[in-house]
Amino acid sequence: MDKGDERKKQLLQVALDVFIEKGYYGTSTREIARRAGVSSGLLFHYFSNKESIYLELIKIGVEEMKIDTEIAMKAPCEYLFQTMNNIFEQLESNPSFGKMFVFMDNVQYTTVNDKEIESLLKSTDICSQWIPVILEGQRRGEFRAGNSHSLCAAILGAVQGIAQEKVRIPSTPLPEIDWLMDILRKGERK
Amino acid sequence: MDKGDERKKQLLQVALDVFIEKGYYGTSTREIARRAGVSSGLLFHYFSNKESIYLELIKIGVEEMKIDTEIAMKAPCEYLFQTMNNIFEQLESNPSFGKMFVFMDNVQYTTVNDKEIESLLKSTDICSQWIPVILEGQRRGEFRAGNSHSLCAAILGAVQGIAQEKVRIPSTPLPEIDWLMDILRKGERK
DNA sequence: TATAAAATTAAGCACGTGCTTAATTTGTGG
DNA sequence: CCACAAATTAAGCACGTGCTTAATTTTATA
Repeated sequence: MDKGDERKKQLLQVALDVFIEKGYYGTSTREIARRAGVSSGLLFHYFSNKESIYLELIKIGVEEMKIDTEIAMKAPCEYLFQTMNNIFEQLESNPSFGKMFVFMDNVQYTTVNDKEIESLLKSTDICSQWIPVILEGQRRGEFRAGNSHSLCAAILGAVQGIAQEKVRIPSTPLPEIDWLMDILRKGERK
Repeated sequence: MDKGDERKKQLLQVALDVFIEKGYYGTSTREIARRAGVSSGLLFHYFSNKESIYLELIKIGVEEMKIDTEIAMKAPCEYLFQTMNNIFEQLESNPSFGKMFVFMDNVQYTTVNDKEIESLLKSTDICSQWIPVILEGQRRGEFRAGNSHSLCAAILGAVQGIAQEKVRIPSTPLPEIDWLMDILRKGERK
């Protein structure tokens, strides 16, 4: 990898940190540059403007959060289990994954006046990705009945809450996934 | 109530909206003033600076989120049930409660360089308020065992997730509380 | 080693910000 | 109706911001 790509990657990493810490508006391009140990001019050599930095991070995040609906619909409960398992494993082993995870949640609730960002946000809305899967799971009787929308919000909220704690205090132990899955299952406990 | 108090209350209401929408740094005092239909000079007549507006909102929020630990410790499971019930009722009937609820969550994850705000944030940390209650509940066997910290994060995260959806899309129906409580209970299902 | 390209910096412009200040309007009791 | 206080505004200062531009350093290659 050439020097330019490496620098760009580093700048994105630093930007992610600052965005999480201070939000979009609270983050100044000067601070990103300062923390990365470069001039702010260099930052604008690699990115055309502040929004485009944000946008690139969101794109990376969208890619990481995307679920395979086709597979998911075939075995909703199993897929959710696998996904949670995967998220928790990454939270434990890869700190920058946790940061991205929290970032993507914050992003959902921040207004940035940019058409492209706005439309990306819609495609990122994890909740609306999962709702059809939950619905299918309910139809099959794998999940307990009830409003799928708020059911979904509760599940994702729980995962988010856990991730946020993990990012704030990395030593926080993660809960048993079986426990989390029990929340959702219709079936009896052993 | 005299005219001044009413204006101040109105300004706080507007400020809450903008803070939720754009975060602390993204919010300009000019915008708060503009949305309230007054000059920015007036805003600074009622509040000494931007931080103090934020601070007053946090203080109101802290008061609303505070739990009565003494009572809670006497009947952890029952108290959690009552609290959730109360939160859900308010989410349904009082839109500004939902806003405040979401605001208080956002606040936790935003860095504002102010000693007073920082210490208030610690006292607001809903998670650390609930942990001893959860622990006591586990000791009594009312709640299922496991790490109380992440258990707590999951519960509060779920409630947050639901509240956020409710604020974003007010028509979202709320889930059954019994269902949420089932997540936590150690006991058997009927 | 000479030269073109890539990486990087320093300086600065236009603008929006938080906040102040002095002046003006509005409201109220005697 | 007047005087005084409270409510409100308009103008503006100092500063941090996003971003540009021209110049300089570093790197790679022939």
